[in-house]
Amino acid sequence: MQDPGQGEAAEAGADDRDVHGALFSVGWTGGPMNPLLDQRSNSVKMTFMTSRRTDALSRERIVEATIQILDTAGESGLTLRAVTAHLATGRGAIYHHVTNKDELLAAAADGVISQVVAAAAGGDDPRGSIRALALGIFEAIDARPWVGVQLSREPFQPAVLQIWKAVGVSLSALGVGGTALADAGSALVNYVLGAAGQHAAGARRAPDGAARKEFLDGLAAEWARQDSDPLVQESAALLREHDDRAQFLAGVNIFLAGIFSSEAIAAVRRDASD
Amino acid sequence: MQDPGQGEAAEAGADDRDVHGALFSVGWTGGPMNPLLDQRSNSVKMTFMTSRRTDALSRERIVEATIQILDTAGESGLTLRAVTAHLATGRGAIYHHVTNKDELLAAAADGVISQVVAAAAGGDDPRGSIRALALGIFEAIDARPWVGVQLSREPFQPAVLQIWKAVGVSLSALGVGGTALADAGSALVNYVLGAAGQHAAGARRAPDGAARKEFLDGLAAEWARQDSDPLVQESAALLREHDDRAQFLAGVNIFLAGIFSSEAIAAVRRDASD
DNA sequence: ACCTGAACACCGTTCAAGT
DNA sequence: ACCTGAACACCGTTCAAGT
Repeated sequence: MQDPGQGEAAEAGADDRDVHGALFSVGWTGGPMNPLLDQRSNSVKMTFMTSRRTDALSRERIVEATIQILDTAGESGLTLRAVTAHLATGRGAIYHHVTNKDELLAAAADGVISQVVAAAAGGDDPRGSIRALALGIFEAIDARPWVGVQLSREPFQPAVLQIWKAVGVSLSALGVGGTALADAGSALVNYVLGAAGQHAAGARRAPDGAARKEFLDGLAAEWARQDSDPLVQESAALLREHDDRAQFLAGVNIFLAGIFSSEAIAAVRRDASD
Repeated sequence: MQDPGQGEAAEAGADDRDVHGALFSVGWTGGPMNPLLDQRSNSVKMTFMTSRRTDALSRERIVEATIQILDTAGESGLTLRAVTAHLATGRGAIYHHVTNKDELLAAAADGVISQVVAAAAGGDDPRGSIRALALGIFEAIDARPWVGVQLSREPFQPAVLQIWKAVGVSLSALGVGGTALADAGSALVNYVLGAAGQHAAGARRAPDGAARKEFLDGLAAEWARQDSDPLVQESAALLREHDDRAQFLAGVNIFLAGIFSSEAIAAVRRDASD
């Protein structure tokens, strides 16, 4: 796959400079769950604002550039060379602000997830909050497949911790606590992250509606051809017309029902005995 | 991280030759769900067995070597150079049997999952089969973290299709069909794959019990330090002593309860009205 | 302190040349 | 047909040298 315009020579021009911050729309919240971003906070202190380049290199600018590159060129397009070209700086400069490429990816995913979590927070309906969070994550991944890949790769990265906490708050508000909360939270988070990874790979392979339709048709045909089992035949037919988003939300509902099933049954028993 | 003995020069000796097939214990089943392995099946036809090297290169031997390397050196240790050194052959030879490295990884994961699926199949208790399958996958990933990473990366690889089918058969035996089956199957498979990816990353980072304990303690302490929210404090305490396997199985049970919760409630209603 | 860019130690994949 | 191994076009990361 050739990728004209991504070469280093093509990026060496200075025309990328004035674009940053205009195209980039992710607002960095930085809260306490975001340890990768809340350093430097007191670096303004007593320093005179001697006229340095207004666009001096910083962790934020590097992460912004990373997200831009991931959005336009995909995960395979994210190279340290692309980042330095985008920022018109030298190779090693990045390593003064970030320890390695993995941290760059984790910080980029955290920036996206911060927004999703913030948007889904609040409200007086914890179940609704959980559904909103899950759907927000799904849609973020649909728009940026690289986020899904990154989320499903590393359990203790900031973005995943944010998701854990948001889920924990909602479940806690629903009266779940202790080990039950850990079990329920783990079930929901693992489901969401699993769907994230799988959907991301699908979205990357067949991004738009037409290509996706064609891809699913081809896959369904191959399934049907490979295995005459009626179950496989039926699954192939379902695959062709299934809606990823609806299926994802159905899964969230299954887990919510499972978490509260014993309660629901107890409630019915109570009603019946009255 | 230095890795003595993995260099090309060190591997150039022929002493790897007679080992293959003795150390390697994964039995290839090859069934119809395994399209990557069931070619060549009629290549024996009329050919005279002219005395070639008894260990001639083949797709199977390449995949065996791949699994051995992944098991001993991890995912980062799997390089085409390591594979060719292991097989004492030239770089390009691999490409006569396999199209690229991704296919190699997919085939290796499929080999491992084939065994797990076969071991969990059968029996007259579909719920038990689902639990056995899920636990088998968990344990395979615990022993070989690279399998978890690979499973959560690509939705339509042979190993994942095998899991889908096994789950579909069990759910179908439980009377779930149509869209409900697709929704339930997707929920369960995504949960298992999500847990797979997360657990794999954890297992890779802290493989044995002692390192794991230390890692979790450190992480819990960091959580507790970063956020004074009582919920986070409690989660940190739970994290320190949580059992990954028990939590994983609790998730499977939540899922099963979720699928049958409406049925269970209906049953209680029926009982109550009798 | 921050930045530069050449250099290092790797990769996956290809392909002319061999048998 | 199958295999070889040099060559190609990349990587992430380091580090002496600059400002």
